[in-house]
Amino acid sequence: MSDIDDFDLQDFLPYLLNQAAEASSLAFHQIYRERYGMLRTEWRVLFHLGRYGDMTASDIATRAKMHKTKISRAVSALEDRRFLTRSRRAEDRRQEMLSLTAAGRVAYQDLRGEAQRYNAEMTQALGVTDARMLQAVLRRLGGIG
Amino acid sequence: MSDIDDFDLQDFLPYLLNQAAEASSLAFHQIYRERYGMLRTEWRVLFHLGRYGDMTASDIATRAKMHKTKISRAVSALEDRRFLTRSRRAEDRRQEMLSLTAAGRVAYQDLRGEAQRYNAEMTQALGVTDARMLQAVLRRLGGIG
DNA sequence: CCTTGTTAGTTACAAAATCAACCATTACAA
DNA sequence: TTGTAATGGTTGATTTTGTAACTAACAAGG
Repeated sequence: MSDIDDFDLQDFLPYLLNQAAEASSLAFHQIYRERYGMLRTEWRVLFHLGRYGDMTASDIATRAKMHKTKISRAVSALEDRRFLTRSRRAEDRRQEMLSLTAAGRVAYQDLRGEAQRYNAEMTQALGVTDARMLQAVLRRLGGIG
Repeated sequence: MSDIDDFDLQDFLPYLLNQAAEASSLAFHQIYRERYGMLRTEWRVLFHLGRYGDMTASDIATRAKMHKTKISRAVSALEDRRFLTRSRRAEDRRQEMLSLTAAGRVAYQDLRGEAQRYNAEMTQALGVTDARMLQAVLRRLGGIG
């Protein structure tokens, strides 16, 4: 190679983001997996319903930018474990409204608490200033803010 | 729910990291996929060999923190497409040294260029200061730096 | 030499994600 | 009112990943 090759993987933002995402998800992943046998998609659906109230599968798809087949399967799994129920909407019988059961709400509260705790630890480890900055930048990147 | 529920998904760092990682990988993913039919693991193996020179599969595993089965499959795929060759090492006949072919080096140069360009765009979009800060924080999180 | 343990890499099987095709229902225009 | 398209959601086939068990080669102690 004739040119100076100074571009490193550690400079490549998508790579860094993926590594950090993977590393940071790992420990929390263990929690909802071992405690409730949940997959990430299932945890996300649970969180959306717990945090933002009853909604349809496509509402979740829009909010979480998850593909509808993932949601469909996550909803089935959560229903099988009695964490949520569905009911067809009278206004439009294609849609079904999803609601957490009592057990689902308990799981949500529990996991939300763990998430908060986990987040607080990460924030502490990074330092509050850096953590806030990171959040702000990530929101921009994810097209969230 | 009796308590004030003010913890949002958009505050949860692992979630933000995943969203940002996914969003930022997407466009680049299209490039190596459509141009060379590569998967992410294959692109990473290619990059390591192109950037750091010949090495064995387990060298890559250590550097990239990828599981050895992923690498095994990526190496086979790259070999099938004639992007690399293997040769058993005389010193230790369990190991095989991986080297890019001419075609592999061409693909590497091409994709590295795209990666640099892509990274520059992201950096510009974020603003140089924020981008540098982001890099630094992500390296800490990924346990890289 | 033989056993026992370790490392490099592959393979087989299960779990999960992706993609396309598919119903049922609604919307809407001819 | 009927034909066509669009939407909400599910299912099945294919691809990709993850997990374990496996082979081959080396290492070291007896």
